[in-house]
Amino acid sequence: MGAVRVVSWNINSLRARLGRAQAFMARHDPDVLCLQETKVPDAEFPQLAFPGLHPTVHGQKTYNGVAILSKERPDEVRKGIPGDPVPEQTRAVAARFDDLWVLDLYVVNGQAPDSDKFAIKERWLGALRDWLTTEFDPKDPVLLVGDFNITPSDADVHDPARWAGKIHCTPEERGWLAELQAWGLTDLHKQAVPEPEHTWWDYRMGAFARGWSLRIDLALGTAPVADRLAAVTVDRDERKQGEHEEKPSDHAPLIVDLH
DNA sequence: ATGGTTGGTCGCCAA
Repeated sequence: MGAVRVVSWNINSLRARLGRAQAFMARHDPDVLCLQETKVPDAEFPQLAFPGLHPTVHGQKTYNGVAILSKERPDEVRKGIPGDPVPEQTRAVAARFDDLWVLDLYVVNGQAPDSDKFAIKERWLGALRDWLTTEFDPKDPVLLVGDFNITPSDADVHDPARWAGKIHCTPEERGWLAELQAWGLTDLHKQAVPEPEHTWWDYRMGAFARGWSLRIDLALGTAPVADRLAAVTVDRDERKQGEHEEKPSDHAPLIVDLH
């Protein structure tokens, strides 16, 4: 397989942002578009809006939902992860293109460190790690992209003091991510640039204009993927109000280019 | 920066 562009974008409702998604495709022409928080059941997926693209969807009403839109038809597909503590939540879909596995993930948010959802976040990431360990090999090309809802380090937080101990920024979450990476995954954005751009801005308090940002959307790759890495960029314009259309998602797309 | 914006739906529900 030659050069591949894979994009990860938490779109926060595909139906609310169909026009943006189409404009994004025209602008960036990704080979593989991984969406999170599509919030649409599979039977209602608007595949007619993406002519010529193959939809690999795993969605539900109202919450969650992931989808992979690809120029090539996948050779193999997986929906959900084994041992998922919340299997009713559609948070993972994977597709293999030749020898490259692309895992599109919407990690449990976790809400707050003292909430039940925080414990579920740990268990969900544990199930993901077990899945990698049992069904994949770090010697093969495996690319994980998505909304991880974890900042890998304080460099990924606009104001580390203000976020200390808060959801997305706790030592526990960073430890779970490190355990995942210990299987054999490189943070491709960090490999590509010394100071990776952030990807998420809260809708509230004018956070985008004030630069209150986090890097929680990640691309992690095994060594064969890291060896093929050409570039990782963030389409920050996509987060701007009125830059393309009104009503941006609160996440900007992460663009991963492989040789 | 500890309030309040957004989407889908009518759950104050999740983010």
